[in-house]
Amino acid sequence: MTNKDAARADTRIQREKKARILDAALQTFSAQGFRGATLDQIAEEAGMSKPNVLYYFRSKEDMHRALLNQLLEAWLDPLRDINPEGDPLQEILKYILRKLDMARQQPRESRLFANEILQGAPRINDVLISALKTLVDEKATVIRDWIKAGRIAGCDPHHLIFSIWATTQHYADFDTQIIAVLGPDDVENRFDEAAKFLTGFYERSLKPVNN
Amino acid sequence: MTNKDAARADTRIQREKKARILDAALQTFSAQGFRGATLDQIAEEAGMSKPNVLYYFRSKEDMHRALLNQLLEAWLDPLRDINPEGDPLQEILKYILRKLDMARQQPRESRLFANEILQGAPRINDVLISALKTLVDEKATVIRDWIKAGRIAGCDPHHLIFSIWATTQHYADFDTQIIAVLGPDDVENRFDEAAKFLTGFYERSLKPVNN
DNA sequence: ATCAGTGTTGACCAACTGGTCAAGATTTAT
DNA sequence: ATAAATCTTGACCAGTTGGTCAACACTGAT
Repeated sequence: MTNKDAARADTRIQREKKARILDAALQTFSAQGFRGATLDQIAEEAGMSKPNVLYYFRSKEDMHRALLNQLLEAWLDPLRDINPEGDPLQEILKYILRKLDMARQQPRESRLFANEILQGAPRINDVLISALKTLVDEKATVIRDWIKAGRIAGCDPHHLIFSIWATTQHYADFDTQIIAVLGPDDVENRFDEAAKFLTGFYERSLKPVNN
Repeated sequence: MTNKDAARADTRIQREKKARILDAALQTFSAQGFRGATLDQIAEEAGMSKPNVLYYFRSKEDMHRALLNQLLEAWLDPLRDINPEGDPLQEILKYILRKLDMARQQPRESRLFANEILQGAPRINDVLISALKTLVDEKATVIRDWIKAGRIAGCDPHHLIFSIWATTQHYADFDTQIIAVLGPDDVENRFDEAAKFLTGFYERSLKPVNN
């Protein structure tokens, strides 16, 4: 008996094709921006015809929305996992390294997000001011408590989080510049070097003064 | 007697109109990206007709090139001004605050640059691997010498510079997100708070260990 | 085997886009 | 005043783009 509800489960072909299209769309959007990407490019990248792409996603908008929704989940996870009961410095360093790892493993997602924010976040601003703000405020409180308890050095928790976003995502979003500046000799290790640098840097800066 | 050379100086009207067009183009490119911006938008923003815009700049490409050239100059200046003879910590903090001030005063320029790098720097990659790399390497050597002399804490100079770029430009490029997360109460002071945070942060992290 | 549902695409369309052009309006030097 | 040079724009064009559609091909449950 087939599922007759409105939200019928995807068939095998639907799952495979949708995944292939989203991957192609991610590739294209992250490299060209929403407006810069064309359906022809996405179809080409996905290895199918343009009408076929539009059979699975009603519009270019739809693909973009799907990608952003999918992305936002994964994006907030590491922050969500900061454990108020854990060791402050370890929790923050773990968060940094996890964000850096995402920049290494998922640079396309990072660039997609960067593109969206750069354009003024027209499609996700409501998520930013609701879900993201709530989560950040919650973690900022945790950090503020750690500071009050003298377990890490004092600083504005919000701006601490911003600095972590900035320094980690930078390695995905500005990769072209980093490759250009480091030159062929130092390029390969760049993420390991970044991990080393950021670890030492945040360690020194967050170590409580009276310790 | 009028200048009959090939490179005739611009008339008053030419200077004014070119400036107005470049300002409109900066506004549009930084908000929409190169491909997302249209000549109609730029013309509208500049308050003139599209053919009139194209009378002063041969093509959309031309405007973009002009903006990037103009930008790259100002972009490298603060780094260039780091003084090897100055106090290490003061020089670095001065650099940070100057970059942060540029993010505050010239967010459009920062976003234009970010857009270009995000797309893989197709139009300025050669500048990055030549002029920028040379300058960064030179300043990295200065910083390395400071470290060797025990005047600041040890860390990879290149990644230190990357972190400064990241943390400062973040306040321009990701302003939408920052506004969303901070909420109405803390938005107004965000750049002052950022300055305070970054100063304290880099001070603690760069202070030599044995001092 | 069959056939209803699902998947696929070439051909097409209207809107948009970067850019041209000829014809007029304005400025400038004399 | 006037004519050369500069400036301005409506009308236009060819190429691109997101999206549609009718016709055809495939799949899988019976």
